Amino acid sequence: MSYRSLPEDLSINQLSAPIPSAVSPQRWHCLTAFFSSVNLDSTAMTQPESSDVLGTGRLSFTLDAPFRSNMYAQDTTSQYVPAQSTMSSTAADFALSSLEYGDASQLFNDPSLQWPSSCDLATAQTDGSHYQMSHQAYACQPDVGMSYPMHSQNFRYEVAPTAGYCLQPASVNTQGSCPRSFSDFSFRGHIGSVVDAYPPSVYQLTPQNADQEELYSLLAGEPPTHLSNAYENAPPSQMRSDPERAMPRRHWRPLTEELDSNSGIVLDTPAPDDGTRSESGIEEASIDKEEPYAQLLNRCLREAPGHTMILRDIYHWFARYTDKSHNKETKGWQNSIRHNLSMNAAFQKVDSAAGPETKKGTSWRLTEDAIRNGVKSTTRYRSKIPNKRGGRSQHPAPQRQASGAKGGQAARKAAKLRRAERLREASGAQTGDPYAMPPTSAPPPTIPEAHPPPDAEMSYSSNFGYPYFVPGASSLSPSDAQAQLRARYTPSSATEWSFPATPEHCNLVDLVNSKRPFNGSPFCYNSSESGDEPMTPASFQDYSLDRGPGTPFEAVESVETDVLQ
DNA sequence: CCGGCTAAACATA
DNA sequence: TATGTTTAGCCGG
Ligand SMILES: [Mg+2]
Repeated sequence: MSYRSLPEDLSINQLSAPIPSAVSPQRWHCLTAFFSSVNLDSTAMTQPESSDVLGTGRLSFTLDAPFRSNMYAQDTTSQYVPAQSTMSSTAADFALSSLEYGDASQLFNDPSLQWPSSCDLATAQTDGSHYQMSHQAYACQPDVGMSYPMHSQNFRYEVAPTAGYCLQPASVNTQGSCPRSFSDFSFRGHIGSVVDAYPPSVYQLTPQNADQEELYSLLAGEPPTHLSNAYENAPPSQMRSDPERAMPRRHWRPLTEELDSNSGIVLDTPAPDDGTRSESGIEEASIDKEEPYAQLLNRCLREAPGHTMILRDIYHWFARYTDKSHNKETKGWQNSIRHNLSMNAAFQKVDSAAGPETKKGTSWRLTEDAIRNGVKSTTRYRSKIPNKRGGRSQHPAPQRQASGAKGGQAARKAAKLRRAERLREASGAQTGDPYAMPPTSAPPPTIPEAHPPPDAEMSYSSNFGYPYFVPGASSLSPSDAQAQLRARYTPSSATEWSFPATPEHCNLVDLVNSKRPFNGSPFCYNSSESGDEPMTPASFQDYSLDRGPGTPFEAVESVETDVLQ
């Protein structure tokens, strides 16, 4: 937690940190740095293409929410080998000045633009000691229904036992559609200390699942908040991305509970988060009830281009932004997702032939009514046949009883969390509506299935390129966006600038939803449009009715480790 | 009764 | 096998 903070008026041309002796040798290490502004002179070496926003000129990134950079390296026998770097921020926080080419103001005010990316140094350019790599950003405008990649290739990484970690500007970048040289580079920011870490692969999805998975892994973000040294045998359950990082405003759970509880050593955290900054008011916002499947699906599809997603992407979204998939061993949560998609009228299947989407398989889309009025409870579509519910059949199949008991337990747990959250909100202030849609916490730039494969990206993406820029596509005026940002995140005083400790503070905005304000609760109870009333096929009575109900199956109450004590 | 969750049976491609 | 559809069960309010 020892962070050296730089005065706001001090500019340096690199961020570096020594390798402390405290870190474990022969292990993976991570350095986290934040920077709040970047200034450089860019000189285009060729004529920029129309898609190249950045040509020749002074480039100034001024971030209200600092850019986070994580660099992973491994201490091998005698030398450090940098392996990966991740960056994250919200490009809506960028402010540019003096660019020669393109309409940068619109570009960087794209509210959907996010910059959580990682890159592998194995493929980075290197001269033996310096590694230069490319970070990608993804912007996705739901109204356009398209995602486009952008690249930043301006950083060089060096790590050596003597020199420590160093992040510095690259003097030249020959990749991309417009080679450029850079000069007069300066950072302003903070740098952490080198700490032990899991290998970066831990924070990615399993590599054997290529394409789509790979894209999602690019969104894997920050270093762990708590780590143990026993990472070599990290269970597969640790291979998923962490909801706390992914959906920071909604979940507040330890990252690796199992490891933390089992194996002793908890390392210093890259983020100076000791819960002492409670007065920031941000922490309350970072806790959220865990919503039912239907609401999460609503949220998921709502932010997707065309409010449409394929099942696999929905799975990914849930795995990344919810904790419904906490039992990773089973596929029960996927079953539940399919169940809700199928049974809830708010979600409709759209065949690939009809839509312009053309991608693989069928997609799921939010109903227009659902877009406007929210979704109804899935259980509302249950069979209304009396006696179907209510009474237990006399000889419930043991399987049924078991699943029922388990379902009941899970429901109880979820309800408990929701209730707790409701109380927390009530004590705070405002919103009597427990189902009120949060003003949006910038989730996930949901990667549309239309997203091109990595190979294809290179063909049309460029450094700060913007292949499919549609002027005025955003109904939110950039000035408004900036105004909101500045108003919300007024930088504190120069020297005592408290920088974000957790990634959620980098993802501060969600202008996507403010564009399309959602009024009312996610569930629409007022209802009885009656159009989407359930049409469950009548089923036959299979159990005899003349006897009393059987005894309920006692819940086994096996593993009930409640973390949230 | 209702909202919520899970498992499973079936059906389909 | 992956995806959909439907039913049945338990839990809490
Ligand atoms: Mg449906």
